[in-house]
Amino acid sequence: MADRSRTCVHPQSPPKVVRLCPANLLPKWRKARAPNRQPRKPSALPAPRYLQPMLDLSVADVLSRKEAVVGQRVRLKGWVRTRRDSKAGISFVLLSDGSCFDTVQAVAPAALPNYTSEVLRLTAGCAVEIEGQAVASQGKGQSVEVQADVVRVVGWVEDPDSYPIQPKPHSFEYLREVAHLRPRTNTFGAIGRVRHCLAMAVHRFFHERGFFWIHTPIITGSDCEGAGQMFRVSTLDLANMPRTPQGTIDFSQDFFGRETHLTVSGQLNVETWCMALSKVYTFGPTFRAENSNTSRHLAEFWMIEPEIAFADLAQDAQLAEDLLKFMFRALLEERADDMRFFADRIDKQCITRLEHLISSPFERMDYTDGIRHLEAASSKGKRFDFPLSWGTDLQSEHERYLTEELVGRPVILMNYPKDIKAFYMRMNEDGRTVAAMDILAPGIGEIVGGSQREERLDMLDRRLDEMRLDKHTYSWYRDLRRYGTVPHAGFGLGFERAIVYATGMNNIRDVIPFPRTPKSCEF
RNA sequence: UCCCCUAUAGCUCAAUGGUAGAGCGGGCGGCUGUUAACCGCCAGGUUGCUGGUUCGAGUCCAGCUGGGGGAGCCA
Repeated sequence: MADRSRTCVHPQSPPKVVRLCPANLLPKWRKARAPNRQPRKPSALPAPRYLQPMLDLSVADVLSRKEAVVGQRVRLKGWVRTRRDSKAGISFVLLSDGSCFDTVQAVAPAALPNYTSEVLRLTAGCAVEIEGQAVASQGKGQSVEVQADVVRVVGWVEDPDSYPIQPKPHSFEYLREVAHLRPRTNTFGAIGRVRHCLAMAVHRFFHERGFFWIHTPIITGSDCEGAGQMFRVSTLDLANMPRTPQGTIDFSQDFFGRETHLTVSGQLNVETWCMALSKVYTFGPTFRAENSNTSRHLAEFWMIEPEIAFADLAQDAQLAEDLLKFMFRALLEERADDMRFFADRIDKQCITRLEHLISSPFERMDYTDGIRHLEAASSKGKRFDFPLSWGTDLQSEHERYLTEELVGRPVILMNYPKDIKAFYMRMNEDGRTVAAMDILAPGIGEIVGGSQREERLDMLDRRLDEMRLDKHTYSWYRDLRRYGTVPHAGFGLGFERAIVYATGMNNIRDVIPFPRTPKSCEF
């Protein structure tokens, strides 16, 4: 015994280093001590020094290592989800610390000194530390529970009646209005862990394949990165703007001495590093000031943009397919608990959809063939609101037909007409299409957009002229074609759209911690 | 930005132009190794904002603001 009392267990140590103690010890000293205890303020409850080492564990630790934990004294810290009382003299407290989807049930006996004064007043959201013995549960619904001998209230909920997160289903629209508290719900806890899992999978995928993560700038000096409105970055006094003699705003007096914006894409910058490190990617926030009010758009979102040298469109498409499969495989393996929840409560198909995606090759289809399929469907009676013709961009209804009805899973659409795509995309032999690809996903639409880049300076210049873009603005981009140019390709993957696809959540504002959308930036 | 819908208790929703209701959550009590527990009682409201029609507006009309669905832009 004395030996054990000196066994100091570091909070982060794995439980296997701790020796087991006979389970029948616990009730004895608990009964012996409880009657003599005077009720105290909870936060002042001392940590009892028992004969057994204390394990500081997360809920995930307890639930994932049941056998190793049963019989141990443990200390858990977290927030109360629910409390149920039994007049048999015990209360059941469900504790969550966010380390996994499930909660641990703590059984608090009436003999606790602060039972009536505090335990019976616990409500959803209270922060507590619970110490006790992990035991095999007598009840249904959990295999391990904690027989608490200390319940210490760390933080009360000041007005349980109006606490915004009640133990009941809430609408996502409502939870968006309390975005600072919604991580405490089942759904958003799961979203947070899924986000992390997928982000780590992205980095692992590229790292294992010899890619380098390039930190492309957030602030950009070129306002021509791509289509779309940009957010201005300025330290000028809005109420008193400096003017040039011509009357325009004098950006030479601004912080950077020129007009600057938040980036809408890291692509042009990462291409420069691709031309030296061969395989690179960016993964960071991007900003679009478009007035887009849909369930698929955010003003601030995260994008993954790989760029590969000595590569063509086919290799680019294969990379995108491999990345998506890697991410979703990791998700199913590492966050089975959260995905089970999404399948139960959000989207019954989400797990089988991912399993199907992982196990079958993506459909590849030329834009021209896509148009043919759509025309064939139309002639068979399929109704489209918008007309079809080669050379126009596909409407949402067209994309939806291809990916949802015709193919039933993601489809890679390739080789688009040049006039509907960006200047940097490589001209094909036919002179009328470019080596572009979009991956369309059911329920999402475009999840990936990419292309082989135009590496031939004369062709690039011709495109710049056609689109009436200023060559000076792109001088450094053109330099890449002057000095050791090589064929290269890349794509952009919308991180939140990937999460929407994986979880079946139907609004992109609910898969990012703090959504920024037009007229909405409260938190 | 355009079209359609919508705003009532802490939350989810009821209420023919005529006294503001329920369920859940909260408080109190009962019962129970409970599992979205169950039973009883109690508290809880400037019906989003501004104006209008009417004897009378939660309800009808106009404007504004927020939210949702769809479209465009895109990832």
